[in-house]
Amino acid sequence: MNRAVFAQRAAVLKAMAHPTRLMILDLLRDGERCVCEIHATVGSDLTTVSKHLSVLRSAGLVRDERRGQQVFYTLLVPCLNSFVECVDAVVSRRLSEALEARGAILEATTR
Amino acid sequence: MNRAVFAQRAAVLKAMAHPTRLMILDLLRDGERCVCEIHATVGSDLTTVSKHLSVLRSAGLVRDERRGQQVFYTLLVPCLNSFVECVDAVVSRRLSEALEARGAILEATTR
DNA sequence: CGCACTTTTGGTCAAATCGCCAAGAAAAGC
DNA sequence: GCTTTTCTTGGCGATTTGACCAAAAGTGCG
Repeated sequence: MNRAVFAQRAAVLKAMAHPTRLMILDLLRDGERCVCEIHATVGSDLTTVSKHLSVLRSAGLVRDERRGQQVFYTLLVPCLNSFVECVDAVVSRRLSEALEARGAILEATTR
Repeated sequence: MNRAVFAQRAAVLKAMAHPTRLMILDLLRDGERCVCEIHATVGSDLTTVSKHLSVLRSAGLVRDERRGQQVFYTLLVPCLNSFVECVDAVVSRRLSEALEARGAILEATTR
């Protein structure tokens, strides 16, 4: 197992590891969107959105295409759905554990 | 779609987005390992490995269990394989594109 | 060309991350 | 109790990231 392989995987994951960028990827699942639409949806500053898109593009997760004044972004990750499912499995388990722990604390304190 | 959901997913991805941590997760696919084994495999400083493990644990990706002097870590992500496949698809496409681009440059310069 | 519109880039600064060192904590053996 | 082994934590400097502002770049229109 080469060390460079892990570095490359990490680079892709790092590009995804931001709430706004995940939101953008999720939005693009329904088809291409221009920057203005993405900006309107996610709500962040336009220049911030542009930089996030640049990160996603450098990572090879999206593609950009200029048409007139607008630039349209397209998702390049067909397996995003199963990906998110897997992450959500971790999230939900972590949440349920936290609830259990809080329940245990509650139980202990009210005893 | 709630903004908090994306933040939670991002937290998990962020925990994975490091070469060494990906290497650890990969190692744990074959079953639990004590810190000393992980340390020996990945090669980083022991305290660094310990902190990486702490990150993975906080994210809910692994579980730790003390047995005697040693602490064993176990993978908690059954879907890691498909996950990595998806990431590798992005990586390999990005690589092939880079090679194509380099080829085009070579072609142009040797013409 | 001048102007409006859309998007990107450069710069700055606070916050987070990373890797190492020193020190602490937990278990086992003498 | 003391030492050794195994692992974690605190702290420090160096690097990176993220968000905003100002400015620039690319496009279409009169």
